[in-house]
Amino acid sequence: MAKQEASLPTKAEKSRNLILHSAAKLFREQGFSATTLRQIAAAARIEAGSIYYYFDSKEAILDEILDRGLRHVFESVKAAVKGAGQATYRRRIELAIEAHLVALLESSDFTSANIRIYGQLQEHLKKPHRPLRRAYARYWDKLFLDARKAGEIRADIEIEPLRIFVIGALNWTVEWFRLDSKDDVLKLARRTQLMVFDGIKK
Amino acid sequence: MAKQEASLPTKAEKSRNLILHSAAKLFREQGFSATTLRQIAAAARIEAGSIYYYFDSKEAILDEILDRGLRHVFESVKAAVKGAGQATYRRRIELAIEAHLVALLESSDFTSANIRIYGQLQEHLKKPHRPLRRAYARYWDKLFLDARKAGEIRADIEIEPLRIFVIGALNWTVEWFRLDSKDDVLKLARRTQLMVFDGIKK
Amino acid sequence: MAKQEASLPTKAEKSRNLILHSAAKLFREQGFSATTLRQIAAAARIEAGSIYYYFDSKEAILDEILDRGLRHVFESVKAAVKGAGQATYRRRIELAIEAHLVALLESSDFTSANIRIYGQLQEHLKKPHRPLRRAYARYWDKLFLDARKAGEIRADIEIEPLRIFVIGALNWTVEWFRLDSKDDVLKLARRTQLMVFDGIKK
Amino acid sequence: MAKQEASLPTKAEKSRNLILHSAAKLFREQGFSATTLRQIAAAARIEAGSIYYYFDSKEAILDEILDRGLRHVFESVKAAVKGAGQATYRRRIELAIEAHLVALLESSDFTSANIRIYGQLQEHLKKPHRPLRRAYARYWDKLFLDARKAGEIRADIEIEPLRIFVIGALNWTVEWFRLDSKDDVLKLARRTQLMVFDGIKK
DNA sequence: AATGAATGAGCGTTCATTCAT
DNA sequence: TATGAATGAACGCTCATTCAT
Repeated sequence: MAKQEASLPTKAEKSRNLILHSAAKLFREQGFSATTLRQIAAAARIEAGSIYYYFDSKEAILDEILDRGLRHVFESVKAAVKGAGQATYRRRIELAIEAHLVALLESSDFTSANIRIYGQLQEHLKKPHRPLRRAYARYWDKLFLDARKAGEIRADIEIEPLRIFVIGALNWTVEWFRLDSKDDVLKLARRTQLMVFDGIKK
Repeated sequence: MAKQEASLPTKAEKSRNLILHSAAKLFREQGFSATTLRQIAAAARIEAGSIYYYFDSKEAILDEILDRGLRHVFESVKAAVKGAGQATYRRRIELAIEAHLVALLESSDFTSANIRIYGQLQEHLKKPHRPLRRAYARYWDKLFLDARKAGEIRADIEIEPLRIFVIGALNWTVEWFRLDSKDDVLKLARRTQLMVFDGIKK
Repeated sequence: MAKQEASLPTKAEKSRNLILHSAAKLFREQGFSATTLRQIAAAARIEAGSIYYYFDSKEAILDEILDRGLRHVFESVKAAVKGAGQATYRRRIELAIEAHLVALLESSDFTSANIRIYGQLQEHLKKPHRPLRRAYARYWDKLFLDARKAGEIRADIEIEPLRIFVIGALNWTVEWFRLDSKDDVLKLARRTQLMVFDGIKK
Repeated sequence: MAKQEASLPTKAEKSRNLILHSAAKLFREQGFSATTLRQIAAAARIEAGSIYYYFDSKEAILDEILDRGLRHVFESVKAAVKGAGQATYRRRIELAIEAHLVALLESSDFTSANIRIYGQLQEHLKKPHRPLRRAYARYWDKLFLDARKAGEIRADIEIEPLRIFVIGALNWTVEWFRLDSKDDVLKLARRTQLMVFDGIKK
């Protein structure tokens, strides 16, 4: 069976992952250019030179983090929506919101690092990740579009600004949210779903 | 007349301001630590060493930018709300949203730089600006609190998460918005006001 | 045997020492602030950046040089006096003079750098070395005091000015003396002992 | 009369002198290269740029300080010796010692700056002052030589090391002496004369 | 007679990167 | 698999110097 083919992580794989996680955490906290390879190495309890055994450059680490981060939210959201089956579109979008927030605030730092630092990177660092970013945006757009067709969301605002509004509100949480328990994130998700759909008015 | 008494900016004041504006733009685009003094100097068409005639350090430039940026939104928002007189609270908050967005996306880069880079700065760089940040947050909280007391906004979500949701949605625009005309910002503001108050549902 | 247990200096130790010796020579010749790290690096045949693999800062290099320099004279003088056993005090002081001069003018540049540059350093650079300097001064004072108690040196001049006179005459040699052979230093020592004890009068 | 021909110092002359005195003090305390023109300017209560109205360069200031400093001791010593008339050579040398010490420790900082920093200057800065330095050395040598011919000082030590010993002991005082009153310098001079001639032995 | 504004070379230092071991 | 030693380009910053006013 498939399961049996996934071998246990070797020591090398563990080191590689440790470097990635350490780097993601530091990138998220300090940004890409303020983080030094020596800080990453220290966090991963190796020497700076050793990083080059696993990665070609600092940018290669970034690349992998950005990729994993985005892939992770994307897959979480897709899985959540898929799990909703034929629920209402509102329900599906609510689940997408929850999944996006959970990916952003729980799991590893890959996603939050991505959200936080992407905007300030140099062109050539962003470029390879644009296709996936666009695909993720289009995925949400489709969700909203279907909901609108079904008459579940307002038609007087175009899809794009609508999506930006929603995702923006979600992403900004990364600037202030400090993880305490799973409940917190779910509670946050619940409140956010409410505000997104019904607004703040009474 | 009063106007005539405001002296013209001296050459030195112009240079100082040019440095600040150049720096704010670069900080906003690239972040603080990725921006070099030589880049700032080039943008201000002077030599890197000359910056030190006006500022003690790179951090001193940052300090002034952060301060001016936040002060600018804060004053804009206060003025807008004050100008609303005894309007409904919804109207007052709508004006605050518009003022915040205009300050963020138009005028100089001071505000947008502030919003964008603050989160990743080292503790000692954030510290001096915390009091003003808190005051701004409390200002919004008061707005929301009054609106709730007047029965204009929902009571099932606490004020703080509510404020974070709204300001988050506003601030995130800085990540993608590219200025074209004043109309754009005002249009954006109008849509945002709608979604914030009434939500995205039909 | 013990000798065999002293491990050979590693490559790193050699580099470190080479940097220290190069720096000491340059500090002695040009002073601390006139000496650049690039000069030190060139003298040690490495790149300027490499110095930071071994030292935290230019001041850290200075610290170690000052410390080694003073420690070296102090130990030389103590050893010389100890070696004199129960000789007369005049003899002991004569040996101390010789040891001080030899340490200053032969061996490495650590001692001479110390003597030459200490006076012009900023307070915070002098501070850590003051205790040892005081201890060295007190060591000489004791020597003179004992000699006076034994009736071997004049009692009409206080100990401190007396010590300053003697050490001053010794230290000043560093301003003009150029090493040729061991004989020179010993000859110089002999003459100095004579002048110190008997004066220049016939 | 001659007196009337010496006009009062103009404002410019005063400024020039103030710069020189400020610089000499700082050079003496910190060394030449550690002293900045801005420090000198601040001490003279002018702007750094203004120094160039009076001097061509930092080196030009140094040059004048070195020259004035040495000239000052030299003339003081000559005057003192001349004033002794046909006294014994011991007396003449004693007066020279006193004059040298007074010039070094009282009056301005020109002489002490000279003594303290000369040794660490670059070749091209020392060069112009070498002739006068040599002349001063020869003046002392003549004093000692005459004294020896008259049988007043020992013949078993050559003149040069003897002069270096004496001048060294005098010059070193600049490293530790802090001026309080004229008495102090004269008291110091008297003790030094004693030690130089009769030595420290009982 | 003096300054305010600016320069540019060079400083101490950092850091991603290399490579022999 | 990992490191210790070293590099070199570039960083933030300083400073003697210039020059129009």
